[in-house]
Amino acid sequence: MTQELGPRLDPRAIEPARYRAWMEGGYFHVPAAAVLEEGRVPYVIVIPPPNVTAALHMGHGLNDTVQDVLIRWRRMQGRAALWVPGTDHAGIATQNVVERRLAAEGLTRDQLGREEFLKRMWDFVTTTGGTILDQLKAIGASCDWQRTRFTLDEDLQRAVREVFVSLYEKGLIYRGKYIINWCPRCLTALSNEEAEGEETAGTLWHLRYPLVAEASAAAERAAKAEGSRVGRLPDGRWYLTVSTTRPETMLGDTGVAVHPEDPRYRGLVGAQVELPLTGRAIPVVADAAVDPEFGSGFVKVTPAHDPNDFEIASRTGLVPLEVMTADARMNDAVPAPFRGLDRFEARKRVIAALKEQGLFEGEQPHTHAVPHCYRCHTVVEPRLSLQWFVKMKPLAEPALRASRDGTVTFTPKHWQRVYEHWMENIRDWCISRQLWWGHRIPVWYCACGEVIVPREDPAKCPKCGSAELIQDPDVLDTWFSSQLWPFSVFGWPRETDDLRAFYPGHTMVTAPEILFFWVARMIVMGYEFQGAAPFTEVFLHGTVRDMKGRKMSKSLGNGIDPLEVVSAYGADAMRYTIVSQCAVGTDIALDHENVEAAFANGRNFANKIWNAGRFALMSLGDAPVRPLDDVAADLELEDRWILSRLQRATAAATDNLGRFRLHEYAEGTYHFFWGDVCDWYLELIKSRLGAGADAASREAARSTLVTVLDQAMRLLHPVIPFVTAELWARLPVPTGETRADDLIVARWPEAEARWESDEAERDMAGFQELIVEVRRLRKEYGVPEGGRVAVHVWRSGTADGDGFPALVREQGPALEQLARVNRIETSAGHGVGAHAVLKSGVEVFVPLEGVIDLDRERARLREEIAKLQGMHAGTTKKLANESFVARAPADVVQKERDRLTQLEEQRSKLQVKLTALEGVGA
RNA sequence: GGGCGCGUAGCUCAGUUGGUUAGAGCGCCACGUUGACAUCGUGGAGGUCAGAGGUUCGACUCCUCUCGCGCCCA
Repeated sequence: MTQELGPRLDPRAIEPARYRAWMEGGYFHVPAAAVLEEGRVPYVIVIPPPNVTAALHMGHGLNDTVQDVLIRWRRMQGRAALWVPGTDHAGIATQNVVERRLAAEGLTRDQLGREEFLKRMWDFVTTTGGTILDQLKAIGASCDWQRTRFTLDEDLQRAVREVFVSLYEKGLIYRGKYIINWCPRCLTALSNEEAEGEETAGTLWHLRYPLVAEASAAAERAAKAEGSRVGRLPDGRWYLTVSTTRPETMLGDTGVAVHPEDPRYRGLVGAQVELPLTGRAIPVVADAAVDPEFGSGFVKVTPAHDPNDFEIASRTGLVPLEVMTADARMNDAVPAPFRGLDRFEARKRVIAALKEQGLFEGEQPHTHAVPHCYRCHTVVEPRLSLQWFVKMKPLAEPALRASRDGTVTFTPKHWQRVYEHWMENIRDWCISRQLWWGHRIPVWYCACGEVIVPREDPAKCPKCGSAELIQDPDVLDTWFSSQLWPFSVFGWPRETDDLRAFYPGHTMVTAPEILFFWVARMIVMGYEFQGAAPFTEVFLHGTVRDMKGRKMSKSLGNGIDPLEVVSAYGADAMRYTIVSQCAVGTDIALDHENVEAAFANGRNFANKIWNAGRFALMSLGDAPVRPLDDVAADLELEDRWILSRLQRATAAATDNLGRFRLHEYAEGTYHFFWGDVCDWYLELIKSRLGAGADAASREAARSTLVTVLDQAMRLLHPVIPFVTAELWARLPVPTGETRADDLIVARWPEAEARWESDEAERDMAGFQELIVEVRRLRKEYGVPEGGRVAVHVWRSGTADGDGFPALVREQGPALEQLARVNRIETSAGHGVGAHAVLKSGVEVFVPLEGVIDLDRERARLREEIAKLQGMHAGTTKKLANESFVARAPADVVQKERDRLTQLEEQRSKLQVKLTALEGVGA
């Protein structure tokens, strides 16, 4: 059976089959009864749903691998571990894709009509959508596929309807005409979160607005004030100066504002200004929101095209004037020469026209944040528009409290403050979108003026009985449905068993970018509709970047396709590589130009596991293996050592996983397996596994090996699921023991104190140091790899006697094998050779007559002594410091004292060796 | 403007509450095919922990400032 295992791991030969077996075994599925009837403790993660039409990229690779690690770990711990998969409909993004396809056919959505267009949308989504979920299977994601959800599923539509109606009934959803973020390309409103500010090198233009003749006296007085920006034009008219980054909006100005306390301009309040180019006169108003320090202290007010100006206007009674169309062209409210111009073209023309009229004062470079549409990157235009909003302030209160009182925690911790800041300054949320793809707003309007917001579609107006009802044409923000995901996936608003079993969930794993879009709102809605947060731990991982620190993206062409990585190196390799870089709060850098190198670490490790397993299986053979307890009396040093190391590795892995320290979990298990198990333990027991070895010793080694591999496979399984499961399935079961059908449901190990041994670890450390020292001396003098040397190991001048040399005699065969030694003497060695002293004071001598270069050996010893002397001096100085001895903790002081003794012994013994050599002729 | 974070080996990054001879992976150098693994083994080189002050018996770790870089919110 073991002959089938090749010397190289071939992931394609094992991964798909293993995944299929897991699916068929039903290991991913968790019924509500597991919790409600069997009483198992649930552990629930809902996937942050990717866009239904998305293709898997490295960001998903990271996000979903992390979730799978956590789910697999909790499943092994015996929890009813449920990971709910699914997709969202991604309103703007998906509609954009389909519209582009229509455009290729020369069609627009308006030409098709709403019904036909939606049919096309569904065709597209059902044929191409959801492939990302199949791609997740390739990376080993153990989602409960029977629970796959889509935000437009009927159940989820019901949840959206219930939430909308309920919030409306509570007065928390309202319709109003306000300034919103508008994308002139997508032709829809956006929420504040969807309008992403981007630092832009723009220009600040200074414009002169003439004052009417009646205001001359006030203007003259204002002009004399300290720091005034009122002046006189060559034609005798007085003017004031305003500054703006968007000159084209001046065509929609309906006022100029100053601070009410501004001593320069107080006298001008109420005066009329001749708005250039328009022939309109607008008033100077006073508003406290004006910053007198900024620019001239005069602010042009364009209420219909700027949120701050809208606020000023609503306080001062200025009337908004819309001057742009939905696609950001100047409308008919502006003078003829500007009509129909795109906003950026209009900007140029306005500046030119003002220059012509001598009303242009100047310009300066000005860097400021310009909002862009998060989907198409068009510059967002603030627009006065009738939209639906959610009143967030009252809803946010429990969500804020949950963070403050620690009910919901954030990892890394600093996101807690970001979250709280957002909650404290929360603003109303614009939820209507001028799209067709999504949850249609459940509001009907009747000619009689009645507004109907029902739970079931209405047939006629409840007020006047008319059947001529018109449904609001808009749809809801996609995030409006996504925020319900943690309970809508379980059938709410129906009171289902799933909901009782699996809400609230536990961990939300996502990227910080959508903390507000999503995570925060889910917590808000969890409290509002379930009375509890949807999860208690928020783990925010980093972003996948290339070697230049750029985010991976399709447009930059710097992405890595996770599926290509999987097919070339295996899912195990990809997962390990990612997780081992997943330190808390750090981004992940992968080289897209050298994918092989980027994933070499994971690939090599998976292969290492494979080969270690292969060797173990071959060595163990088919003979029965005795339980560890049966061979306890026969355990040798390395057995006791590796068992002790295993306990520590187990405790560390559990601890690190629980604290989302995935990088340390991955590296810790890696070093345990590759370092302790492969480099040392397997090498140490090779001779004991052979036919010629003592039977008791062999059985002890066999039992230990099986135990260690069994548990190591368990510890590694969450991050490297495939190769571990494959080997584990073939591992012998000790006589009389039983085990799970598959590693995926094998019990997560717990550290057992009875196998921990400080003594074994200390002895092994000394023995390892000896082996490394001998190897180093061999290398130093170029002893060929195959050449054997003799070695003297002894200890003199201390009371401990010959404890260590005795250990060396016991471990003779191992020392001979690992350091290529053919003769071990536990007496002092003299003469021509290489010398060393271990930390413990044990002396080592390798006779190398004829090979050794005595000058080199003396130089080496002097160097070594100098190094020890340096450390010795440092420690001496520390201990000579009275403050240190008096104030440092006793154990720290004692440690330094011990260290001093040890350094002194090492140093003096080396000195003796050097002195002896100095007497020998070169 | 407000808030947050980063700068540690050639590269990418760890370093938990201040006490290690500062670590890993990749890369580099040398030797090596001893029947698990060359996707490997053995040994090695490589860091004044951005800079300057300060707190402390003791600072990569805490505080202040400077320089360089990034993110979020206005």
